[in-house]
Amino acid sequence: MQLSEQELIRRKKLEDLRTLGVEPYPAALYPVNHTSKKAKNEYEEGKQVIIAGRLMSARIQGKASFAELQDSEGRIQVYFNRDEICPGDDKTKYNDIFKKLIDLGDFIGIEGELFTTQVGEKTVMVKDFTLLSKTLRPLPLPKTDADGNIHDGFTDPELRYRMRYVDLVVNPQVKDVFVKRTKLFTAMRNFFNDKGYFEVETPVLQPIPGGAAARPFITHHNSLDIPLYMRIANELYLKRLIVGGFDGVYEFSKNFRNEGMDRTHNPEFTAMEIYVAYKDYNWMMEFTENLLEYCATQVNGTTEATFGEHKVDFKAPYARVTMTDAIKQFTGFDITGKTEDELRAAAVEMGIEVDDTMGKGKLIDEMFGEKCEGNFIQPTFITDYPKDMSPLCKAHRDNPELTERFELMVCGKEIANAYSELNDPIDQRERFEAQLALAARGDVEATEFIDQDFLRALEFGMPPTSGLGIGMDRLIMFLTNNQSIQEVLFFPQMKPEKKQVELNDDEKVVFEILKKQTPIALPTLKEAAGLSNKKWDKAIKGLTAKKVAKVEKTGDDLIVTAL
RNA sequence: GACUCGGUAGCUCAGCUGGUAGAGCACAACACUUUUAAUGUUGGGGUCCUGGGUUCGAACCCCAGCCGGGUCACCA
Repeated sequence: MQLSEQELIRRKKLEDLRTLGVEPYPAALYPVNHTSKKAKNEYEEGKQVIIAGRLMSARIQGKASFAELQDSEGRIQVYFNRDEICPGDDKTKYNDIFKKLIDLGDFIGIEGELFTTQVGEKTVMVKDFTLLSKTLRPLPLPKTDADGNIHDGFTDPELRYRMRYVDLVVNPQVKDVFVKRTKLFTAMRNFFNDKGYFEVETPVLQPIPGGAAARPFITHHNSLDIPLYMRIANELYLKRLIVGGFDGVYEFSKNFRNEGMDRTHNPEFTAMEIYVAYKDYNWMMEFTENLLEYCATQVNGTTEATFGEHKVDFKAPYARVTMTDAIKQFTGFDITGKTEDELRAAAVEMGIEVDDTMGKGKLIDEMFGEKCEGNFIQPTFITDYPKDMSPLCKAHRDNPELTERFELMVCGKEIANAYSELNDPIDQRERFEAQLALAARGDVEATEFIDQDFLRALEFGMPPTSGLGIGMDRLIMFLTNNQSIQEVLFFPQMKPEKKQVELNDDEKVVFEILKKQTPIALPTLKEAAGLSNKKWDKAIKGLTAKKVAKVEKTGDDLIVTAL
């Protein structure tokens, strides 16, 4: 491994510390009794405190130094005075250990007493300090000046996401986002638990991926020798639990979808789904607006939130607009009672791309998505979706073409989706079959599996139920004013970092040829390389061992492929 | 997937018309006992993303690739 100059220096300091009898990674606990925040909030002149954290800045002025210690709750200034730390003749601990061998980023423990400096900063006068863990890599060190400007920020998104641990250390505002994320989950959980609803867990590995239309990840179970799918939704399992007699069940569900990645889509994401028996979607709308008002207040202390250029207010109640009215409002077209052909013609007139795989529901959905969706900035319930795009939703009590469904739109984006759940098992079977027909017609979004066990469960009877799903990542984006999902996930999915592989000279020769033409027949490659038999054999075996090339037998031919 | 912008020191970035690779922070050395983006002096540090090509000469121009950002498409 190639080490930078600074890394070599820090490794050398490890040795020097051990020579002086200082263990850089001590085993014993350190008896911390204050955090930086507690020391400042419960400040008393002369109070003895024991704190620990990373040393994040140092202003050395000869025999005295000011430094900043950062712990989980922030930073506090610490004052190192040579004669306080080294009351006797031996000044090694200050002169050598502190000034030379401790680096920015190191974890140290400090015993000292509180005082206030001449410039009014609450500070810990260090009486003794202990190295708790040495850091071998230099941290990026953003600095904030008197005007609040950040210099030398650690801002490159790639580095920040790949090394989130560093991001969290040096960018306090990043930590705040994740604190809020956890507050949101806690708030939602409390809201549900207070009402007596029951948090459950359902399978992530599913034999049939149901409850949504999305491409799943496929895996394989060895001893059962069957394919299993990572869940794309947990809806069908939660409804089975309503069949089983729970009045209300919810789950924070990590879902996995094998689709494109961008700033609003990560392959794994978190949804919250809740199902409540004996309710309908009207009840659920009221429940949802109360829930979000509560959550926004718990997270931000206010119902108002800023998202980009928009100010939104999560205070209940929210506007309710039917999909028909929304389309009428923004396009002037009334979808009521129209045939598929009439809808298609209207869509074309609106400048929407259509094709023959689109059914009525899809056409209406496109009209809404293209012309209406973006206009709903304040939280708005869009209700009564077309039947053939909602296969798990009960038909509307007043209009059999529609369903009792709503989505909650905020800043033109969907953050929640809810139904009066379909509990007629015969209707449900027909809807699944209609989806199969759509899939056969070429609609890649239509569900192509029928979950027979779910239908069997419904045949045992499910009470009237309303269900709600909330995209937790989207919601926290709104509550923390982040435009990108990567900012609200600790570890967003990234392409793996390419590891540098060391090749010897013969291997390089072969690999260069292989890169220009891959795959290539093995004899051709061997001839082109011009190596002796022995060298050739070593080189090609070296390349396959380092997993930069592979050799495959196709019939009688050996084929070499660069990886 | 398309378009577009970027990849230079540990971090943030500059680098002119193709002509010996730069700054600030960080690091090392010295000075400095109430500073706070501490300060002053001195010094070290580079696979200019990778591989080809053009050229007397490439961080810079051309081609291919890798990684990332943004926009769009896709994604109930």
